[in-house]
Amino acid sequence: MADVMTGLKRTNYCGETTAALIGQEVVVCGWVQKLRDKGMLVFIDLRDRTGIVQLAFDDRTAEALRQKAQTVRAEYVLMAKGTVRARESVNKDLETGDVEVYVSDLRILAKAQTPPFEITETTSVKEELRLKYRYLDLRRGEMQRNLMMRHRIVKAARDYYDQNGFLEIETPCLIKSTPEGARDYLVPSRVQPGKFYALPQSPQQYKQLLMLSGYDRYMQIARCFRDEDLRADRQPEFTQIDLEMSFVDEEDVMTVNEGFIKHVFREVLGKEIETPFRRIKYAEAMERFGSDKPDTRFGLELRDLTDLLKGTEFKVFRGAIDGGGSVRAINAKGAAGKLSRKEVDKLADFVKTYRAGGLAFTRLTPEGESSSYEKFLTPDEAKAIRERLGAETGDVLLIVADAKNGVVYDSLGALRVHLAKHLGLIPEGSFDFLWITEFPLFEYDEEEGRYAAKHHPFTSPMLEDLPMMESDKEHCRARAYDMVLNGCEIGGGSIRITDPEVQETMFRALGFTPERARAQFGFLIDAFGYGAPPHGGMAFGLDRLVMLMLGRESIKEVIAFPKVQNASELMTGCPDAVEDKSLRELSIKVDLPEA
RNA sequence: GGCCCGGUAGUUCAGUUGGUUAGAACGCUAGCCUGUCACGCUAGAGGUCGUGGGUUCGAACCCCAUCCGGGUCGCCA
Repeated sequence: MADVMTGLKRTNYCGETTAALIGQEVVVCGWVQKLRDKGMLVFIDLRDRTGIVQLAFDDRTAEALRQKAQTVRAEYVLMAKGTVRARESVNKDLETGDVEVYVSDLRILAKAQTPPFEITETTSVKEELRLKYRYLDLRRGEMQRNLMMRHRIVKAARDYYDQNGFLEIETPCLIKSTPEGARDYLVPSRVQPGKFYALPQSPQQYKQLLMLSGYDRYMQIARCFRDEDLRADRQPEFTQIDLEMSFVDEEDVMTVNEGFIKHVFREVLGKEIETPFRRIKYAEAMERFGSDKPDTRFGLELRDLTDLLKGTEFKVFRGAIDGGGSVRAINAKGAAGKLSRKEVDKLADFVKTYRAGGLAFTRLTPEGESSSYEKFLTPDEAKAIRERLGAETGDVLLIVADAKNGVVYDSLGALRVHLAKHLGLIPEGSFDFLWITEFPLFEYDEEEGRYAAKHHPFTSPMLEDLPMMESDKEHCRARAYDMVLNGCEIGGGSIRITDPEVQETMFRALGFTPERARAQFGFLIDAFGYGAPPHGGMAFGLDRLVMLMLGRESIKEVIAFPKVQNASELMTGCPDAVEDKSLRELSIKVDLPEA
């Protein structure tokens, strides 16, 4: 039978038990981090979310009490009353290392089994095991600090937007399914058999309606759901800092949100962030970095070689150019020493994962030159390429050619980041923000064989591109913007369509019949007929922002109970089968394909 | 759906021509220890080598299948 707390009340957190309290009687609570039993001397490190304090027992401690102290084990839950006193020998590695609590009353509130892994500050335990016993993993100081930091970031967001006139308004989680975009999670209705809600991919339509309703500035810490495959920076349920503003243009939205970043970095990390952020147009970002979320902390920019090779007879380049694509290159400056022939072959395998056919290279080592393609070019062509790339001894030239520009951009864009990591070009601890603007309004969907909205169907086209909405979808640009930090998209948004005619054109351009548009978005179309203020907004990926602010590489490290790659949660084992009774109530019959 | 990587003691790992009884560190258990704090000392327990099948005189090791986890491409309005 465990002890009870009767007669004792916690007076201080462990980590707050410092020299200022010497001579005072305190009551502390927490988990046993470590027992050091020296016989006549017993020390217990007691841990709570604020830190660790040492409990001490010695030869003047009542024998029964000292013996009780000797029975504790790791992770027992204790409550201890005692006097704070200076230590005989100081532990400089501990915040509370110059004091200890000399215990007069010890309560063992709960015993604990030996945990499957040690509860240590940092850990090398497999993620699988950590997640199965997440409640133990979350005891570690590292995880506790991550989640406490997340709390402070959310609080800073609420404070900042509140100070700037935003209202936090909740929107529903059971909503109408939308066919565009990511797969929805569906929720069956019991009272309406055969009908389903969807969980929101974002509060998009509701927040726009709030603008119509005159709330002017809205924000929400919103849980969002997307039934797509996971990544290190993607979970099926995640949190957005979502906001929308009325009577604004792009500049207004960007300025307010640069202000938020400035605020949150100052409040939480004590770091000053320079604003305004650099703005790079989408087309320029693709051209220079091969990515719409470029990491601009290092160089290795792409160069277009297509114009130099107009007349080439080299089949690989010829085919790319004739197919409407391009030939582009990165000069890995001075990297010849770090990129052996073998390494370059590995890079070729790397770009193949991005559907590139291969990687043409020239290595210019001090010992000699080797090239996979120059022998197929005229001397003039080879020379022109070297000049364009500013090639010098020590460089490695890496070239991708493909009939699809998307393949060239994707593979070189990824190669650029890969190289920078490999060559150690990325400065640690720097935060490099920028905006990407003027995104394409449409994106060609190969599978569906049609153009789809790159952002969403309520994104406004740029004014000067309005006439191109149906005639030149490829080049029609949107009033959309993404905020990028260190090569990671941390937020994005747009100015929305408020003109019903433009919205109609948009649906038509996306291949919606008027009937289908009405069936799907009728409420929205109707709403916009009743006086819609110009509005726009954006949403931050909170998990990603917290991850980057903490310098972590997976959002699982900043989410209390994350899911794993197959979208299950290892601790509870969900998703799981349900009882037939539940299915019957929902009029659902599960028909699994034969295994 | 594709590709790459991993699964050996509670944990992290080592384990090569396939060969005796599968090791180390930490943790755990018991005992000792009056200033420890990565405590120390002594003794000890602990293994379906992810699972199933195959090859072989013999498999942690080779082959096939499968499960679990990580990364990634596709996918992510």
